Amino acid sequence: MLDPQLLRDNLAAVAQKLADRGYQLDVAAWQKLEQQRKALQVETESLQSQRTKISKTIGQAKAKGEEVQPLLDQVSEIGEQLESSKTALQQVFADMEQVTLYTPNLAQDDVPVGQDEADNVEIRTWGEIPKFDFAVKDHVDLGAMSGFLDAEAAAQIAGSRFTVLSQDLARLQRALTQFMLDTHINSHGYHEYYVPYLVNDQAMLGSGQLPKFADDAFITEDGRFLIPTAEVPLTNLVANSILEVEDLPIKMTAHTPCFRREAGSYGKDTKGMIRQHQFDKVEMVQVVHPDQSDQALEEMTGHAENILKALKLPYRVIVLCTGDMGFSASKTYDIEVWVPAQNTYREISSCSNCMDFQARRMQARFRTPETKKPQLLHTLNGSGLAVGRTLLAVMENYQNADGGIRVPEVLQPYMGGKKVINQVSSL
RNA sequence: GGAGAGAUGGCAGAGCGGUUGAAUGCACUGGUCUUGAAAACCAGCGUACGUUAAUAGCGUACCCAGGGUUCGAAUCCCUGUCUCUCCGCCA
Repeated sequence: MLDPQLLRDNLAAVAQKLADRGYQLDVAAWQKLEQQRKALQVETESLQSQRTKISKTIGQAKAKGEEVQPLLDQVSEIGEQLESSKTALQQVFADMEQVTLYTPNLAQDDVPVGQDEADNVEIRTWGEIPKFDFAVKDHVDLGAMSGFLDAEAAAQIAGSRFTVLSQDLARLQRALTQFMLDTHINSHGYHEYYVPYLVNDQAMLGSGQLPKFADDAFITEDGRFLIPTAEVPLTNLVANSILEVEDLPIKMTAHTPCFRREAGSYGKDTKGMIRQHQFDKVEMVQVVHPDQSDQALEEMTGHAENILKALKLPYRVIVLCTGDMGFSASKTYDIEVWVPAQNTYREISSCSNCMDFQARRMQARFRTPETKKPQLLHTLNGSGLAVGRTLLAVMENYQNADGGIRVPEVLQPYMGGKKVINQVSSL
């Protein structure tokens, strides 16, 4: 949610920034609502003030045993006016809320202006793109050779966009997860969390998934949502709270499955593990002092990169242009890993600074030592990393000519010392 | 799932439907006293919104949430959420 004060004072500038990211704010309609709000609020509050005053004199008059009927007549007239004024005001507030809840965050000034992913800007690359002296296979074929990755079995029990992993590949995915968590805990200063995989609508609203993107999430019969990312439960841990400045920064990590409808992505990435309804992710969330969020974004992006560096997977970092950023983000770095079979980089992490956008929705604040007043925090989130996509990147980048997959050195301790996953099926 | 109890300011804890934004204690902040500290005493101490040049005044709202009754609700009624206790079930 944007700062209402900003909308009031700098409407034209806000509308321009929103237009940069492809969102058209109806300026005239908003101005009209704002005018109505002002008139109705002043009227309502003054009527309320009058009513309270008279009601108090009624109490006093009664106590003295005086006649109160004239006062009752007077107040009932005010009551009627108040009722209609109040109703009208509530409607205006509701209309305004509809606008603000559906309006995305403003991009930071250094975010490149652009329409879509074609306008994203590469910041840096890391690692050598591997050269193979044989025809590379994609992870689906590699998985099929071993029998440890089975899309058909998954389709039978769940449908498309699900995967069944078994034996060494299931273990390799677990190894990746453990390695990521351990790195964030031991080297990057995060605390590990275990969180609910189902959340209520309030949490989804707080982090910005609702109301606009309700179709992207799975909803349960009792009105809860399967988390599309651990960002939702983790970030909402600070909802409706006033923290002390000593508590900052808060750095949280959690491994959870993520559930996404992938509505509107028909025909995209239908093969393999790139785009699934269910995938595992290790998430990083930071809650920081507003002065620190820019720096925190750089650090958090580095934390995600460190995982790829340790796995020796080539990647590049891009900054998303205004048109390609997510709803709640003010600036986003995507990390893309090299996928040999596609001969391109694919997104494996997305790190965003949401500034006070989520904090305002969640009422997440801290007490400033200077003024002792509550002030909105800044929130950031980043994947560190998407486990399923990391698994397929390892499979493809570490493949041998015979279909075997070398286990990255840092994962070997998590694999019982195993160095190669062979294609021998024993299912 | 069944039965009961509860939800008030940072914490604890009062509160007959009427000058209650809310007693009292603790904590916290400032001051007096003191060589210093403690103690004691004095004062202050919620949040949001509106109005405004204003972080000054003034106004409004907020005692879990949402409705309702009333001239007037922290106080009465309804619904929901959550917590606790007991029973049942259970990884």
